[in-house]
Amino acid sequence: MAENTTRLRADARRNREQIIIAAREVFLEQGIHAPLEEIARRAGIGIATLYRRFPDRHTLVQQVALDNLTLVGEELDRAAGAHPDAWGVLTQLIRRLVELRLGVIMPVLLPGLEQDARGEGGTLKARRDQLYEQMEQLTRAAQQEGRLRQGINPIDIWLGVIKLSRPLPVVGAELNRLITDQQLELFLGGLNATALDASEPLRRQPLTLDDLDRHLRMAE
Amino acid sequence: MAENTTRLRADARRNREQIIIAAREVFLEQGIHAPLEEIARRAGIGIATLYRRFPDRHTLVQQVALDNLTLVGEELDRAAGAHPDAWGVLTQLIRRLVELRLGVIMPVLLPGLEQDARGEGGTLKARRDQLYEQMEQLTRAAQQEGRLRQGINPIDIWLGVIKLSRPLPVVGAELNRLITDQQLELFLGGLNATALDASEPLRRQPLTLDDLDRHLRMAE
DNA sequence: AATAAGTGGAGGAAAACCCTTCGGTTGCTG
DNA sequence: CAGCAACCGAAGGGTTTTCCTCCACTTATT
Repeated sequence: MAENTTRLRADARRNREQIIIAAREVFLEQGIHAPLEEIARRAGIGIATLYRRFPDRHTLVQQVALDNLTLVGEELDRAAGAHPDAWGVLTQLIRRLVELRLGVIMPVLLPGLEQDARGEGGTLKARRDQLYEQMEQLTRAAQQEGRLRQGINPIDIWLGVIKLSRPLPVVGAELNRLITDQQLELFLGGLNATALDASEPLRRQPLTLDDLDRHLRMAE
Repeated sequence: MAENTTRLRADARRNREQIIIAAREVFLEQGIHAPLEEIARRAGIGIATLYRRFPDRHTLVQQVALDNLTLVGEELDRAAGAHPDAWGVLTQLIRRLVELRLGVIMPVLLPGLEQDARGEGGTLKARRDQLYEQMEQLTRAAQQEGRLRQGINPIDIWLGVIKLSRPLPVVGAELNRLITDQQLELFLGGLNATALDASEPLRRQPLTLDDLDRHLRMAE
Protein backbone atom coordinates (compact mmCIF):
# COMPACT_ATOMS: atom_id res chain seq x y z
CA MET A 1 0.00 0.00 0.00
CA ALA A 2 3.10 2.20 -0.10
CA GLU A 3 3.50 5.19 -2.42
CA ASN A 4 1.41 3.38 -4.89
CA THR A 5 -1.56 4.09 -2.70
CA THR A 6 -0.58 7.57 -1.66
CA ARG A 7 -0.76 8.95 -5.17
CA LEU A 8 -4.37 7.92 -5.44
CA ARG A 9 -7.00 10.58 -5.49
CA ALA A 10 -8.98 10.95 -2.29
CA ASP A 11 -12.15 9.26 -3.51
CA ALA A 12 -10.16 6.49 -5.11
CA ARG A 13 -8.37 5.72 -1.91
CA ARG A 14 -11.66 5.68 -0.05
CA ASN A 15 -13.09 3.23 -2.49
CA ARG A 16 -10.04 1.07 -2.35
CA GLU A 17 -10.42 0.79 1.38
CA GLN A 18 -14.08 -0.07 1.13
CA ILE A 19 -13.24 -2.80 -1.32
CA ILE A 20 -10.69 -4.31 0.99
CA ILE A 21 -13.07 -4.22 3.92
CA ALA A 22 -15.81 -5.84 1.92
CA ALA A 23 -13.42 -8.40 0.51
CA ARG A 24 -12.24 -9.25 3.99
CA GLU A 25 -15.77 -10.09 5.05
CA VAL A 26 -16.80 -11.91 1.93
CA PHE A 27 -13.64 -13.96 1.79
CA LEU A 28 -14.09 -14.91 5.39
CA GLU A 29 -17.66 -16.00 4.72
CA GLN A 30 -17.34 -17.70 1.39
CA GLY A 31 -13.68 -18.30 0.78
CA ILE A 32 -11.34 -16.68 -1.71
CA HIS A 33 -13.34 -17.87 -4.69
CA ALA A 34 -16.33 -15.77 -3.77
CA PRO A 35 -17.83 -13.76 -6.64
CA LEU A 36 -16.11 -10.42 -7.10
CA GLU A 37 -19.40 -8.81 -7.91
CA GLU A 38 -20.60 -9.63 -4.44
CA ILE A 39 -17.63 -7.78 -3.04
CA ALA A 40 -18.25 -4.76 -5.23
CA ARG A 41 -21.89 -4.81 -4.24
CA ARG A 42 -21.09 -4.87 -0.58
CA ALA A 43 -18.46 -2.18 -0.93
CA GLY A 44 -21.09 0.00 -2.56
CA ILE A 45 -19.10 0.58 -5.73
CA GLY A 46 -19.28 -0.46 -9.35
CA ILE A 47 -17.65 -3.61 -10.53
CA ALA A 48 -15.41 -1.65 -12.88
CA THR A 49 -13.82 0.18 -10.00
CA LEU A 50 -12.87 -3.05 -8.39
CA TYR A 51 -11.24 -4.33 -11.54
CA ARG A 52 -9.44 -1.06 -12.07
CA ARG A 53 -7.89 -1.22 -8.64
CA PHE A 54 -7.24 -4.95 -8.56
CA PRO A 55 -6.75 -6.39 -12.03
CA ASP A 56 -7.45 -9.94 -10.97
CA ARG A 57 -8.61 -11.97 -8.02
CA HIS A 58 -5.14 -13.00 -7.02
CA THR A 59 -3.86 -9.52 -6.37
CA LEU A 60 -6.98 -8.64 -4.45
CA VAL A 61 -6.51 -11.63 -2.20
CA GLN A 62 -2.89 -10.74 -1.63
CA GLN A 63 -3.68 -7.16 -0.79
CA VAL A 64 -6.36 -8.19 1.65
CA ALA A 65 -3.86 -10.49 3.27
CA LEU A 66 -1.29 -7.73 3.58
CA ASP A 67 -3.87 -5.39 4.97
CA ASN A 68 -4.95 -7.97 7.51
CA LEU A 69 -1.40 -8.51 8.66
CA THR A 70 -0.91 -4.80 9.12
CA LEU A 71 -4.08 -4.42 11.11
CA VAL A 72 -3.31 -7.35 13.32
CA GLY A 73 0.09 -5.86 14.01
CA GLU A 74 -1.50 -2.58 14.96
CA GLU A 75 -3.98 -4.24 17.25
CA LEU A 76 -1.20 -6.15 18.88
CA ASP A 77 0.72 -2.96 19.59
CA ARG A 78 -2.38 -1.25 20.87
CA ALA A 79 -3.19 -4.11 23.21
CA ALA A 80 0.39 -4.19 24.43
CA GLY A 81 0.14 -0.54 25.34
CA ALA A 82 -3.07 -1.03 27.29
CA HIS A 83 -2.12 -3.86 29.64
CA PRO A 84 0.83 -4.54 31.89
CA ASP A 85 0.42 -8.32 31.78
CA ALA A 86 0.75 -10.62 28.82
CA TRP A 87 -2.54 -12.37 29.54
CA GLY A 88 -4.34 -9.05 29.46
CA VAL A 89 -2.71 -8.20 26.16
CA LEU A 90 -3.59 -11.55 24.70
CA THR A 91 -7.24 -11.51 25.65
CA GLN A 92 -7.76 -7.97 24.47
CA LEU A 93 -6.08 -8.86 21.21
CA ILE A 94 -8.28 -11.88 20.68
CA ARG A 95 -11.42 -9.95 21.45
CA ARG A 96 -10.46 -7.24 19.02
CA LEU A 97 -9.54 -9.62 16.24
CA VAL A 98 -12.85 -11.36 16.52
CA GLU A 99 -14.69 -8.08 16.71
CA LEU A 100 -13.01 -6.77 13.59
CA ARG A 101 -13.48 -10.04 11.74
CA LEU A 102 -9.73 -9.98 11.32
CA GLY A 103 -9.53 -13.67 10.75
CA VAL A 104 -6.04 -13.43 9.32
CA ILE A 105 -7.39 -16.23 7.22
CA MET A 106 -5.22 -15.25 4.31
CA PRO A 107 -1.86 -14.94 5.97
CA VAL A 108 -2.18 -18.18 7.83
CA LEU A 109 -4.00 -20.32 5.38
CA LEU A 110 -3.02 -18.95 2.02
CA PRO A 111 -1.58 -21.49 -0.35
CA GLY A 112 1.46 -20.36 -2.28
CA LEU A 113 2.32 -17.77 0.29
CA GLU A 114 5.92 -17.41 -0.77
CA GLN A 115 5.34 -15.97 -4.19
CA ASP A 116 5.36 -12.22 -4.81
CA ALA A 117 3.06 -9.98 -2.83
CA ARG A 118 5.31 -7.50 -1.11
CA GLY A 119 4.07 -4.47 0.75
CA GLU A 120 6.05 -1.83 2.52
CA GLY A 121 7.11 -4.33 5.15
CA GLY A 122 8.52 -7.05 2.89
CA THR A 123 7.15 -10.32 1.62
CA LEU A 124 3.80 -11.56 2.76
CA LYS A 125 5.34 -14.67 4.17
CA ALA A 126 8.12 -12.76 5.89
CA ARG A 127 5.68 -10.48 7.61
CA ARG A 128 3.49 -13.33 8.64
CA ASP A 129 6.40 -15.15 10.16
CA GLN A 130 7.43 -12.03 12.00
CA LEU A 131 3.96 -11.63 13.41
CA TYR A 132 4.04 -15.23 14.45
CA GLU A 133 7.21 -14.57 16.36
CA GLN A 134 5.60 -11.76 18.26
CA MET A 135 2.61 -13.89 19.05
CA GLU A 136 4.84 -16.64 20.26
CA GLN A 137 6.62 -14.36 22.67
CA LEU A 138 3.28 -13.15 23.89
CA THR A 139 1.87 -16.59 24.49
CA ARG A 140 5.03 -17.74 26.21
CA ALA A 141 4.94 -14.74 28.49
CA ALA A 142 1.31 -15.39 29.32
CA GLN A 143 2.17 -18.95 30.13
CA GLN A 144 4.96 -17.89 32.45
CA GLU A 145 2.48 -15.69 34.22
CA GLY A 146 0.57 -18.87 34.87
CA ARG A 147 -2.46 -17.47 33.08
CA LEU A 148 -2.34 -19.14 29.69
CA ARG A 149 -2.73 -22.84 29.52
CA GLN A 150 0.37 -24.83 28.65
CA GLY A 151 0.65 -26.44 25.24
CA ILE A 152 -1.12 -23.68 23.37
CA ASN A 153 0.57 -21.96 20.48
CA PRO A 154 -0.29 -19.01 18.21
CA ILE A 155 -1.73 -21.38 15.64
CA ASP A 156 -4.38 -22.46 18.08
CA ILE A 157 -5.27 -18.88 18.64
CA TRP A 158 -5.32 -17.82 15.02
CA LEU A 159 -7.39 -20.76 13.96
CA GLY A 160 -9.69 -20.24 16.87
CA VAL A 161 -10.19 -16.63 15.91
CA ILE A 162 -10.95 -17.65 12.36
CA LYS A 163 -13.50 -20.22 13.40
CA LEU A 164 -15.08 -17.80 15.79
CA SER A 165 -15.28 -14.91 13.34
CA ARG A 166 -16.57 -16.91 10.45
CA PRO A 167 -20.31 -16.36 10.35
CA LEU A 168 -22.78 -19.18 9.93
CA PRO A 169 -24.75 -18.98 6.70
CA VAL A 170 -28.53 -18.54 6.73
CA VAL A 171 -28.37 -17.02 10.18
CA GLY A 172 -28.55 -13.25 10.06
CA ALA A 173 -25.81 -10.82 11.01
CA GLU A 174 -27.16 -9.94 14.44
CA LEU A 175 -27.59 -13.51 15.54
CA ASN A 176 -24.17 -14.33 14.25
CA ARG A 177 -22.73 -11.62 16.39
CA LEU A 178 -24.41 -13.06 19.44
CA ILE A 179 -23.26 -16.55 18.68
CA THR A 180 -19.72 -15.42 18.12
CA ASP A 181 -19.66 -13.56 21.40
CA GLN A 182 -20.91 -16.56 23.30
CA GLN A 183 -18.41 -18.89 21.79
CA LEU A 184 -15.66 -16.36 22.27
CA GLU A 185 -16.13 -16.46 26.00
CA LEU A 186 -16.00 -20.21 25.99
CA PHE A 187 -12.86 -20.10 23.94
CA LEU A 188 -11.17 -17.72 26.32
CA GLY A 189 -12.22 -19.96 29.17
CA GLY A 190 -10.53 -22.83 27.40
CA LEU A 191 -7.29 -20.93 27.12
CA ASN A 192 -7.31 -20.21 30.79
CA ALA A 193 -4.53 -21.79 32.74
CA THR A 194 -6.35 -23.51 35.54
CA ALA A 195 -8.21 -25.71 33.13
CA LEU A 196 -4.95 -27.55 32.72
CA ASP A 197 -5.01 -28.66 36.32
CA ALA A 198 -8.38 -30.17 35.68
CA SER A 199 -8.72 -33.89 35.62
CA GLU A 200 -8.49 -34.08 31.89
CA PRO A 201 -5.38 -32.57 30.32
CA LEU A 202 -5.28 -31.61 26.66
CA ARG A 203 -4.72 -34.77 24.74
CA ARG A 204 -3.11 -33.82 21.52
CA GLN A 205 -0.02 -33.00 19.54
CA PRO A 206 -0.21 -29.31 18.67
CA LEU A 207 -0.18 -28.09 15.08
CA THR A 208 2.76 -26.03 13.95
CA LEU A 209 3.05 -23.36 11.33
CA ASP A 210 5.08 -25.75 9.23
CA ASP A 211 2.33 -28.32 9.40
CA LEU A 212 -0.06 -25.81 7.95
CA ASP A 213 2.26 -24.72 5.19
CA ARG A 214 3.07 -28.25 4.23
CA HIS A 215 -0.53 -29.24 3.91
CA LEU A 216 -1.39 -26.18 1.94
CA ARG A 217 1.45 -26.74 -0.43
CA MET A 218 0.34 -30.29 -1.05
CA ALA A 219 -3.26 -29.35 -1.58
CA GLU A 220 -2.52 -26.78 -4.28
CA MET B 1 -38.40 -42.05 6.78
CA ALA B 2 -41.23 -44.32 7.90
CA GLU B 3 -43.12 -46.72 5.59
CA ASN B 4 -42.61 -44.24 2.84
CA THR B 5 -38.99 -45.22 2.81
CA THR B 6 -39.47 -48.87 3.47
CA ARG B 7 -41.32 -49.46 0.25
CA LEU B 8 -38.35 -48.19 -1.73
CA ARG B 9 -36.37 -50.61 -3.76
CA ALA B 10 -32.99 -51.56 -2.29
CA ASP B 11 -30.87 -49.49 -4.66
CA ALA B 12 -33.21 -46.58 -4.30
CA ARG B 13 -32.89 -46.58 -0.56
CA ARG B 14 -29.13 -46.75 -0.84
CA ASN B 15 -29.10 -43.76 -3.13
CA ARG B 16 -31.41 -41.86 -0.88
CA GLU B 17 -29.02 -42.35 1.98
CA GLN B 18 -26.06 -41.25 -0.06
CA ILE B 19 -27.90 -38.11 -1.02
CA ILE B 20 -28.66 -37.26 2.58
CA ILE B 21 -25.08 -37.85 3.62
CA ALA B 22 -23.77 -35.67 0.83
CA ALA B 23 -26.35 -33.01 1.56
CA ARG B 24 -25.38 -32.99 5.20
CA GLU B 25 -21.80 -32.19 4.28
CA VAL B 26 -22.51 -29.71 1.56
CA PHE B 27 -25.09 -27.84 3.61
CA LEU B 28 -22.67 -27.65 6.47
CA GLU B 29 -19.99 -26.24 4.20
CA GLN B 30 -21.96 -23.88 2.04
CA GLY B 31 -25.31 -23.38 3.69
CA ILE B 32 -28.71 -24.58 2.62
CA HIS B 33 -28.60 -22.65 -0.65
CA ALA B 34 -25.78 -24.75 -1.98
CA PRO B 35 -26.27 -26.01 -5.55
CA LEU B 36 -28.18 -29.27 -5.66
CA GLU B 37 -26.00 -30.51 -8.47
CA GLU B 38 -23.03 -30.37 -6.18
CA ILE B 39 -24.85 -32.64 -3.79
CA ALA B 40 -25.76 -35.08 -6.54
CA ARG B 41 -22.18 -35.03 -7.74
CA ARG B 42 -20.83 -35.80 -4.32
CA ALA B 43 -23.40 -38.49 -3.72
CA GLY B 44 -22.30 -40.11 -6.95
CA ILE B 45 -25.74 -40.12 -8.51
CA GLY B 46 -27.52 -38.33 -11.33
CA ILE B 47 -29.29 -35.09 -10.71
CA ALA B 48 -32.58 -36.62 -11.81
CA THR B 49 -32.45 -39.12 -9.00
CA LEU B 50 -32.11 -36.38 -6.48
CA TYR B 51 -35.10 -34.53 -7.85
CA ARG B 52 -37.15 -37.69 -7.96
CA ARG B 53 -36.51 -38.39 -4.30
CA PHE B 54 -36.74 -34.80 -3.12
CA PRO B 55 -38.95 -32.69 -5.36
CA ASP B 56 -37.54 -29.40 -4.14
CA ARG B 57 -34.80 -28.00 -1.98
CA HIS B 58 -37.08 -27.40 0.95
CA THR B 59 -38.04 -31.01 1.46
CA LEU B 60 -34.44 -32.11 1.13
CA VAL B 61 -33.40 -29.68 3.81
CA GLN B 62 -36.16 -30.89 6.08
CA GLN B 63 -35.29 -34.52 5.57
CA VAL B 64 -31.65 -33.87 6.31
CA ALA B 65 -32.70 -32.12 9.45
CA LEU B 66 -34.86 -35.02 10.55
CA ASP B 67 -32.10 -37.44 9.76
CA ASN B 68 -29.63 -35.40 11.77
CA LEU B 69 -31.95 -35.34 14.75
CA THR B 70 -32.36 -39.06 14.63
CA LEU B 71 -28.65 -39.68 14.43
CA VAL B 72 -27.89 -37.32 17.26
CA GLY B 73 -30.46 -39.11 19.36
CA GLU B 74 -28.83 -42.42 18.60
CA GLU B 75 -25.39 -41.15 19.44
CA LEU B 76 -26.71 -39.80 22.68
CA ASP B 77 -28.11 -43.18 23.64
CA ARG B 78 -24.95 -44.92 22.63
CA ALA B 79 -22.81 -42.57 24.67
CA ALA B 80 -25.12 -42.95 27.63
CA GLY B 81 -24.66 -46.68 27.48
CA ALA B 82 -20.89 -46.40 27.43
CA HIS B 83 -20.24 -44.19 30.44
CA PRO B 84 -21.42 -44.20 34.02
CA ASP B 85 -20.90 -40.46 34.50
CA ALA B 86 -22.64 -37.58 32.74
CA TRP B 87 -19.39 -35.84 31.88
CA GLY B 88 -18.14 -38.95 30.17
CA VAL B 89 -21.34 -39.20 28.20
CA LEU B 90 -21.19 -35.56 27.23
CA THR B 91 -17.62 -35.58 25.99
CA GLN B 92 -18.05 -38.76 24.03
CA LEU B 93 -21.18 -37.33 22.48
CA ILE B 94 -19.44 -34.14 21.46
CA ARG B 95 -16.51 -35.98 19.97
CA ARG B 96 -18.81 -38.19 17.98
CA LEU B 97 -20.94 -35.35 16.71
CA VAL B 98 -17.90 -33.49 15.49
CA GLU B 99 -16.48 -36.61 13.96
CA LEU B 100 -19.67 -37.35 12.06
CA ARG B 101 -20.07 -33.73 10.97
CA LEU B 102 -23.42 -33.94 12.66
CA GLY B 103 -23.67 -30.21 13.02
CA VAL B 104 -27.36 -30.36 13.78
CA ILE B 105 -27.24 -27.08 11.93
CA MET B 106 -30.70 -27.61 10.54
CA PRO B 107 -32.63 -28.45 13.65
CA VAL B 108 -31.13 -25.67 15.66
CA LEU B 109 -30.82 -22.95 13.11
CA LEU B 110 -33.55 -23.65 10.64
CA PRO B 111 -35.89 -20.75 10.01
CA GLY B 112 -39.55 -21.62 9.87
CA LEU B 113 -39.04 -24.72 11.92
CA GLU B 114 -42.66 -25.04 12.95
CA GLN B 115 -44.13 -25.72 9.54
CA ASP B 116 -44.73 -29.25 8.29
CA ALA B 117 -41.85 -31.73 8.20
CA ARG B 118 -42.94 -34.64 10.29
CA GLY B 119 -41.12 -37.91 10.48
CA GLU B 120 -42.00 -40.98 12.45
CA GLY B 121 -41.26 -39.15 15.68
CA GLY B 122 -43.48 -36.12 15.20
CA THR B 123 -42.81 -32.58 14.08
CA LEU B 124 -39.31 -31.41 13.43
CA LYS B 125 -39.62 -28.77 16.06
CA ALA B 126 -41.14 -31.16 18.57
CA ARG B 127 -38.30 -33.61 18.16
CA ARG B 128 -35.73 -30.90 18.37
CA ASP B 129 -37.23 -29.63 21.60
CA GLN B 130 -37.29 -33.12 23.00
CA LEU B 131 -33.64 -33.61 22.17
CA TYR B 132 -32.90 -30.30 23.80
CA GLU B 133 -34.57 -31.54 26.95
CA GLN B 134 -32.36 -34.60 27.03
CA MET B 135 -29.29 -32.50 26.49
CA GLU B 136 -30.33 -30.20 29.26
CA GLN B 137 -30.65 -33.04 31.71
CA LEU B 138 -27.27 -34.27 30.63
CA THR B 139 -25.55 -30.94 31.06
CA ARG B 140 -27.18 -30.38 34.42
CA ALA B 141 -26.05 -33.77 35.59
CA ALA B 142 -22.53 -33.09 34.43
CA GLN B 143 -22.60 -29.83 36.32
CA GLN B 144 -23.72 -31.53 39.49
CA GLU B 145 -20.83 -33.89 39.13
CA GLY B 146 -18.68 -30.81 39.25
CA ARG B 147 -17.21 -31.63 35.88
CA LEU B 148 -19.04 -29.29 33.52
CA ARG B 149 -18.58 -25.60 33.94
CA GLN B 150 -21.52 -23.68 35.32
CA GLY B 151 -23.52 -21.42 33.07
CA ILE B 152 -23.22 -23.60 30.01
CA ASN B 153 -26.31 -24.81 28.22
CA PRO B 154 -27.00 -27.14 25.30
CA ILE B 155 -27.06 -24.20 22.93
CA ASP B 156 -23.44 -23.49 23.68
CA ILE B 157 -22.62 -27.05 22.91
CA TRP B 158 -24.62 -27.33 19.73
CA LEU B 159 -23.28 -24.11 18.34
CA GLY B 160 -19.80 -25.10 19.36
CA VAL B 161 -20.13 -28.38 17.55
CA ILE B 162 -21.37 -26.60 14.46
CA LYS B 163 -18.49 -24.15 14.43
CA LEU B 164 -16.02 -26.92 15.02
CA SER B 165 -17.37 -29.22 12.34
CA ARG B 166 -17.76 -26.60 9.70
CA PRO B 167 -14.71 -26.87 7.44
CA LEU B 168 -12.71 -23.87 6.35
CA PRO B 169 -12.80 -23.24 2.62
CA VAL B 170 -9.65 -23.43 0.51
CA VAL B 171 -8.03 -25.65 3.08
CA GLY B 172 -8.16 -29.30 2.11
CA ALA B 173 -10.08 -32.06 3.86
CA GLU B 174 -7.14 -33.55 5.73
CA LEU B 175 -5.96 -30.26 7.13
CA ASN B 176 -9.48 -29.41 8.11
CA ARG B 177 -9.70 -32.59 10.08
CA LEU B 178 -6.53 -31.72 11.93
CA ILE B 179 -7.70 -28.21 12.66
CA THR B 180 -11.03 -29.44 13.90
CA ASP B 181 -9.42 -31.93 16.22
CA GLN B 182 -7.14 -29.32 17.70
CA GLN B 183 -9.90 -26.88 18.32
CA LEU B 184 -12.10 -29.62 19.68
CA GLU B 185 -9.66 -30.27 22.48
CA LEU B 186 -9.55 -26.62 23.33
CA PHE B 187 -13.30 -26.49 23.33
CA LEU B 188 -13.57 -29.42 25.69
CA GLY B 189 -11.02 -27.76 27.90
CA GLY B 190 -13.21 -24.69 27.98
CA LEU B 191 -16.16 -26.69 29.11
CA ASN B 192 -14.20 -28.14 31.94
CA ALA B 193 -15.39 -27.16 35.36
CA THR B 194 -12.25 -25.92 37.01
CA ALA B 195 -11.85 -23.18 34.47
CA LEU B 196 -14.72 -21.49 36.24
CA ASP B 197 -12.68 -21.06 39.37
CA ALA B 198 -10.06 -19.28 37.36
CA SER B 199 -9.57 -15.61 37.93
CA GLU B 200 -11.79 -14.65 35.05
CA PRO B 201 -15.32 -16.03 35.16
CA LEU B 202 -17.46 -16.23 32.05
CA ARG B 203 -18.76 -12.78 31.42
CA ARG B 204 -21.92 -13.16 29.50
CA GLN B 205 -25.63 -13.76 29.41
CA PRO B 206 -26.17 -17.18 27.85
CA LEU B 207 -28.23 -17.62 24.71
CA THR B 208 -31.43 -19.59 24.97
CA LEU B 209 -33.26 -21.64 22.44
CA ASP B 210 -35.95 -19.02 22.33
CA ASP B 211 -33.41 -16.36 21.50
CA LEU B 212 -32.36 -18.36 18.50
CA ASP B 213 -35.89 -18.99 17.31
CA ARG B 214 -36.87 -15.39 17.73
CA HIS B 215 -33.94 -14.13 15.69
CA LEU B 216 -34.50 -16.65 12.97
CA ARG B 217 -38.15 -15.78 12.73
CA MET B 218 -37.32 -12.12 12.37
CA ALA B 219 -34.68 -12.71 9.74
CA GLU B 220 -36.94 -14.68 7.43
C1' DA C 1 -38.40 -63.82 -17.93
C1' DA C 2 -41.63 -60.33 -17.30
C1' DT C 3 -42.60 -56.04 -15.28
C1' DA C 4 -42.61 -52.38 -12.42
C1' DA C 5 -39.32 -49.45 -10.28
C1' DG C 6 -35.46 -46.93 -10.78
C1' DT C 7 -31.54 -44.61 -13.21
C1' DG C 8 -28.52 -41.01 -15.46
C1' DG C 9 -27.52 -37.90 -19.18
C1' DA C 10 -29.06 -34.59 -22.52
C1' DG C 11 -30.53 -30.14 -22.92
C1' DG C 12 -33.34 -25.61 -22.83
C1' DA C 13 -34.22 -21.72 -19.97
C1' DA C 14 -32.72 -18.66 -16.64
C1' DA C 15 -29.49 -16.78 -13.65
C1' DA C 16 -24.85 -15.72 -12.06
C1' DC C 17 -20.45 -14.33 -13.11
C1' DC C 18 -16.46 -12.45 -15.59
C1' DC C 19 -14.48 -8.60 -17.60
C1' DT C 20 -14.35 -4.54 -20.94
C1' DT C 21 -15.98 -0.41 -23.07
C1' DC C 22 -17.43 4.25 -22.73
C1' DG C 23 -20.10 8.43 -21.73
C1' DG C 24 -20.37 11.00 -17.72
C1' DT C 25 -18.68 12.86 -12.97
C1' DT C 26 -15.45 14.70 -9.64
C1' DG C 27 -11.24 15.85 -7.20
C1' DC C 28 -7.22 18.60 -7.87
C1' DT C 29 -4.11 22.36 -9.60
C1' DG C 30 -2.97 26.73 -11.27
C1' DC D 1 -13.10 28.81 -10.72
C1' DA D 2 -11.84 26.79 -14.95
C1' DG D 3 -10.07 23.03 -17.15
C1' DC D 4 -7.84 18.67 -17.19
C1' DA D 5 -6.66 14.37 -15.68
C1' DA D 6 -8.26 10.93 -12.75
C1' DC D 7 -11.98 8.40 -11.54
C1' DC D 8 -16.56 6.52 -11.67
C1' DG D 9 -20.54 3.08 -12.58
C1' DA D 10 -23.97 1.24 -15.70
C1' DA D 11 -24.51 -1.44 -19.68
C1' DG D 12 -23.71 -5.44 -21.99
C1' DG D 13 -21.47 -9.51 -24.60
C1' DG D 14 -19.64 -13.93 -23.71
C1' DT D 15 -19.14 -17.75 -20.72
C1' DT D 16 -20.29 -20.80 -17.03
C1' DT D 17 -23.38 -22.52 -13.53
C1' DT D 18 -27.67 -23.96 -11.95
C1' DC D 19 -32.35 -25.40 -12.26
C1' DC D 20 -35.46 -28.81 -13.59
C1' DT D 21 -37.79 -32.05 -17.05
C1' DC D 22 -38.04 -35.60 -20.48
C1' DC D 23 -37.00 -40.06 -22.00
C1' DA D 24 -34.43 -44.11 -23.60
C1' DC D 25 -32.03 -47.47 -20.96
C1' DT D 26 -30.95 -50.60 -16.68
C1' DT D 27 -31.97 -53.40 -12.65
C1' DA D 28 -34.31 -55.32 -8.52
C1' DT D 29 -38.01 -58.23 -7.52
C1' DT D 30 -41.61 -61.95 -8.28
